[in-house]
Amino acid sequence: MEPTDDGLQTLVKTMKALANPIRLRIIALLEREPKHAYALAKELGVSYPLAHLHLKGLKKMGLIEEIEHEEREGRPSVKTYAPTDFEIVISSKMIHDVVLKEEEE
Amino acid sequence: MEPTDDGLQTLVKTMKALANPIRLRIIALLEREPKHAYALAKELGVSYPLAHLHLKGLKKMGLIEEIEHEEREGRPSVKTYAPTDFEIVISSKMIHDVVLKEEEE
DNA sequence: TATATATATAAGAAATTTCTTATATACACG
DNA sequence: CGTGTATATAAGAAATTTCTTATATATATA
Repeated sequence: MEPTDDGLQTLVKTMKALANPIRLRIIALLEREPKHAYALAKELGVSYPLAHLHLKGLKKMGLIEEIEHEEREGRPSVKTYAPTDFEIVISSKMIHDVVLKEEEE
Repeated sequence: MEPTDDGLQTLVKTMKALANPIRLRIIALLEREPKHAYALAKELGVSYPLAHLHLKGLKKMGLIEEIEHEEREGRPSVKTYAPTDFEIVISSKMIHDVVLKEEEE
């Protein structure tokens, strides 16, 4: 009953998630130091809703995640993001395996 | 005088070139066996102009190339394509290096 | 209480990408 | 000479992605 999560679709979605300069800059900044959406938007020089949109897209594909942060008393509950520990190795062989494996079922 | 080919832009373009199911299927099929545009279009079940368009995009980013083929007398001069020997390793560390290295110049 | 920080989302505009259709050329085969 | 193979490209339509603006909520601070 799973929504036929084939490798081709997932790979395309992952590539799409990464095919944007703002998204790459988000990952780069979070790699330097985890931070929350509002601070990120200011650093990037983009509106908060746009930053939020891109963060949602990255999170959906598992490229970033919300991490625990020091819940200091009194302070508002902010969501701190950090990149996940992904490593995607793309080669024609890998694409071949991902794309054509399915047809053998 | 080069058109400021920064790493961020190149990485985005490469991701965009790969963020499409037809392009991934093209690479997969060419990995199995190099072939020309017309044959590829038929195998993929798409129009020739569309296949040609995607081939152009992949070639532009150096993901596929025209290879030598047996120039048999009398036969028309066809262009045979094959994937190049690329290997792209994407991690948050790599993105950080590519995106934030430029700012230190 | 106004301003700054912080989150979330929807609606629509703007920009880009993807795809179709049409056009043009050329060779080989029946 | 029409059909199939083969290439190339342009124009415009269709679809998708990206971005802005607006709305709503909540806390802290000056």
